[in-house]
Amino acid sequence: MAATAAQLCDVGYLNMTIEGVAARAGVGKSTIYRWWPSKAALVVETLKSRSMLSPIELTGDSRADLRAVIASTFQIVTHSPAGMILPALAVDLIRDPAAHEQLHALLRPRRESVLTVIRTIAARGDLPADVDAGLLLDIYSGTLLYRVLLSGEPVTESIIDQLTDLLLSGTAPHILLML
Amino acid sequence: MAATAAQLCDVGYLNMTIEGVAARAGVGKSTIYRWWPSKAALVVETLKSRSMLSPIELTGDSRADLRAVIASTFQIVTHSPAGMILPALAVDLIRDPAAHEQLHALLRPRRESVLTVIRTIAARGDLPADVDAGLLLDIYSGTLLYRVLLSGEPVTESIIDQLTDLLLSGTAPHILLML
Amino acid sequence: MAATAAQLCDVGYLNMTIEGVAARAGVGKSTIYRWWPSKAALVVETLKSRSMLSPIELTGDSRADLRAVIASTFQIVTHSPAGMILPALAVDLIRDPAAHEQLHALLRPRRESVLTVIRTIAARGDLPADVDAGLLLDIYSGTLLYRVLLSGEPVTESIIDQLTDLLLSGTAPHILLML
Amino acid sequence: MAATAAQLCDVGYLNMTIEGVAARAGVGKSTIYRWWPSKAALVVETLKSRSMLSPIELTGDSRADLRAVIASTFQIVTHSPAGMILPALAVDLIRDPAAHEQLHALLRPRRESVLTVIRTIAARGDLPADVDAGLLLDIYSGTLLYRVLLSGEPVTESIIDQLTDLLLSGTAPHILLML
DNA sequence: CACTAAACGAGACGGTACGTCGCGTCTTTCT
DNA sequence: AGAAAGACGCGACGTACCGTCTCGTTTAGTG
Repeated sequence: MAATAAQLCDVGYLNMTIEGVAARAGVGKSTIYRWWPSKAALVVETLKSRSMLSPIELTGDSRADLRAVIASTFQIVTHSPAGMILPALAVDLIRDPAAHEQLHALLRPRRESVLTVIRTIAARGDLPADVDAGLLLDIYSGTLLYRVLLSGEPVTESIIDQLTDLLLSGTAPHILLML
Repeated sequence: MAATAAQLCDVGYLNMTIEGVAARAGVGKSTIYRWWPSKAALVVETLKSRSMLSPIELTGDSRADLRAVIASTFQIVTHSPAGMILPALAVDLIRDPAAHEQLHALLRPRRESVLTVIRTIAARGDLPADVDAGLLLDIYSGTLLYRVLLSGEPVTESIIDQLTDLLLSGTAPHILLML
Repeated sequence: MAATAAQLCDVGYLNMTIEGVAARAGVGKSTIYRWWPSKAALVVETLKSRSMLSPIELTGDSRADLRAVIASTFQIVTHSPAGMILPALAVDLIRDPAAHEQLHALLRPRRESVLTVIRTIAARGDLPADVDAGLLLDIYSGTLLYRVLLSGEPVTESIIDQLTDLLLSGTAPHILLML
Repeated sequence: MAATAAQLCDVGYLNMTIEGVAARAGVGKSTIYRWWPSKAALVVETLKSRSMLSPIELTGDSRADLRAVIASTFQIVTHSPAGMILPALAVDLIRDPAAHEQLHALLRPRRESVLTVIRTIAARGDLPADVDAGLLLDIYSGTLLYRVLLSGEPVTESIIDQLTDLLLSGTAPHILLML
């Protein structure tokens, strides 16, 4: 069931249809409504089940570790369905704080594990001890999201290094010359 | 006409209805369809007409100038209808590159004027001469957007200063103690 | 449902509206479209349900019997809603032989019972044994229909007797002096 | 102009559209509305202009003359566009006596010339002197119309002779054996 | 000959109804 | 009993024409 919901996410969140999911699952609509109050709840639960839980492995090289985290988010935003589904979902839920909270809960595990990585890097002394890990996460994630949605700039992998530099070395974003 | 479309944006982009707009404008549906091919096009044009064109005034104090720019985006994202409409629109258009480009065109004037501010600051020597102004813009805008949509963190004004510090001084985001 | 369709036939077939029927029935439009593919089909079925099934009672007096049949058609054509609806329907269906056939099927029971009356009269010897009952029916029905639709002549009850005479006695239609 | 209206009658009266006529004539809609108050009026006038005015030539053979008249109506009803347009028009106008009258006026010339034929036949003594020519006309016309619209019987040329016999000889309609 | 006024083409306008789609609820049917 | 199937009331979709209404632009006719 949740499986077919995910399947349907290949038509995009906005074009996804509860009737479509039901048909694809060989199931009555009422069965879906019995379990989930809304399309958003169904999608949230579906995403929760097949979460992006590749645990992050630390190498000891702080730059490499942070870069890996950012690169992973880059991949999700630019190349995975979730990169399009999550913002759509968030936008759909803006007016419903309760559902919005559920969405955050869904993202929390991933968020926590990234925060841990950042704090580990800070503990190594490669970031300030009092680093605001949450903000740091928001910065690179938000930048990537904004590039895709609204900036109009092409989104290339070079941004991964630019963000890594900015966050790790405090380097303002220089123009990066492509080779 | 465009006026009433904007009016209807107080029910939100997703709940906005072309029939609703037509009714509110005292106009036939066909009149709307004659001029705009889709809801998205109507909204883009509406936003274009009543654009947020408060020109940015430079003070000579680079920190104050950059902070003002960021604060202005903060206001839009958190307190203006456009803060909710633009992401919804972007999400709606993800699958249509042509329309997406129109959206970027809509945002370009504002973007350009901010880029000019950043380059001015760089010219003053308060940012590196080869600063990537576009990326810098994406960073603070994206961070603010992400906070509202997906982060789950409360969004307070303190983030304005944190972002200003990060971008201007290259300071990694420290935890900011509220007073 | 069919009831309200019939009700709406008091605005006439051409002015009847599926939305109007739906509203009057307190029903969604889709419910109507789920059951009938078109306005014509809906009307045909409605007419079928509330058919003019007053069985014809024979008196033994052939002239009286035939006159009663013609008079009944006269009533329908001149004073019942069906008199206006049926031609409108037939005209609407001219281009669709399948639907046209359905219309004939609707009329068939009435037609058959009239044919039986005519054959009974023939069996009594009051009409030729090899009378073409179908043609006879078409003659008086068609004449009445034509009078109402296209002739421009006033349609009075005197025509009933004229047709009866013509068909029964083989009398060419004389001018009938009104008393 | 009237020409193109007639042209459009090859999509049928019901599917004919004033916008379509205007487009086909290379003319603005307003020009049409300037001259005709309604679709029906336009069609009436169009038909009037290209009327079926083949004058009826008498041969002296009453049977042949009457048969020719009936056969001509048979042709119109079964094989000419007018055969479908006129009933549609009449049905459309049922609720508007004034327009209905215009329709009768349109048909009057043809009607009159047929009435003359009938009266001539009567004058020859081949029909009763006090024959109701109008009714006679209505009978054969109506029968033909009814056959096409509502009877469900196949419409063959044999009916021409049957009607001729009935009206001329007072013969009740016998079953006609096809050879 | 120039001027004016009508009729013109074009097509936007406020509407109405169309037939389709998907919603979220409710009922029936079968296992 | 619980799920599949799917009908239901609803309401927005995007389309097609309606009949009305400006708009310039011909195109005569008249002064």
